[in-house]
Amino acid sequence: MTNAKQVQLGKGPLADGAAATLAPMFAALSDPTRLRLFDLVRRAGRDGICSCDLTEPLDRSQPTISHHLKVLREAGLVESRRDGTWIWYSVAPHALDAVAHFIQR
Amino acid sequence: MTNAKQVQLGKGPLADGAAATLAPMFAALSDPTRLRLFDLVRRAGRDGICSCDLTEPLDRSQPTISHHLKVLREAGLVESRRDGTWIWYSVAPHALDAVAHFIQR
DNA sequence: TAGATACTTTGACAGTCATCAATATACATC
DNA sequence: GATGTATATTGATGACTGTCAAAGTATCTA
Repeated sequence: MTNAKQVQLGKGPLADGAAATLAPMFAALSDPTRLRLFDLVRRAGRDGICSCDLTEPLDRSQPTISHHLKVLREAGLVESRRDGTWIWYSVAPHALDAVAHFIQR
Repeated sequence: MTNAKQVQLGKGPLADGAAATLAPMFAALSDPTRLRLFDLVRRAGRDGICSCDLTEPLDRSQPTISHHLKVLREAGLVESRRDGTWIWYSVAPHALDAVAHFIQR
């Protein structure tokens, strides 16, 4: 399941709805810690990376990392999959498509 | 003059400094009103658009638009140039380069 | 210099956010 | 079931944000 939303980027001015969908994606990347977090997940490729390996390099408490991962997940940027006690995070397919499209439009 | 900062995107994990520079750019685009504002400015092309033509389509007070334009300017995304009583806004050259680079990295 | 127009700044307010400690939940192993 | 480890949630706190009305600044014109 993905939270990614369809964004209609036509030729006219950015519509209210499209802006309302795009803005949270930018917001998800608007915090330095979360940006580095997303980068770490993305670097991990298809397999993803265990949440347990994300706390230390970012120098934040475990609840804070958990919170940021939730924000990224709800923005549709990352996915999670449980493996026993661990949870693996990976980049959601087409995660940044809408953002990239807006930027290059 | 431009507030755009140099962002070093090497092969390693996103550095602290790069994240600190990128995040405000994403933050500048993280509000729906500001996103539409930026879009309107971008559509205006080289000539730019008068601030006075931005208040009405966004349905916000004039001080609010002024505030958002300041945020976009300080993020290095738009530039302003005075022409008598009017002020014209246009997209800063290479405004989104760092963001685009990050997204496609 | 007086008035008008375009824009910015200030001050206030309600809402959101990043962060952590403490607590809770989920899973594995014994 | 009890214990240990991994992750999530809760609650609190200080900081920041979007918004507007009111007041201030800048520029033009008469």
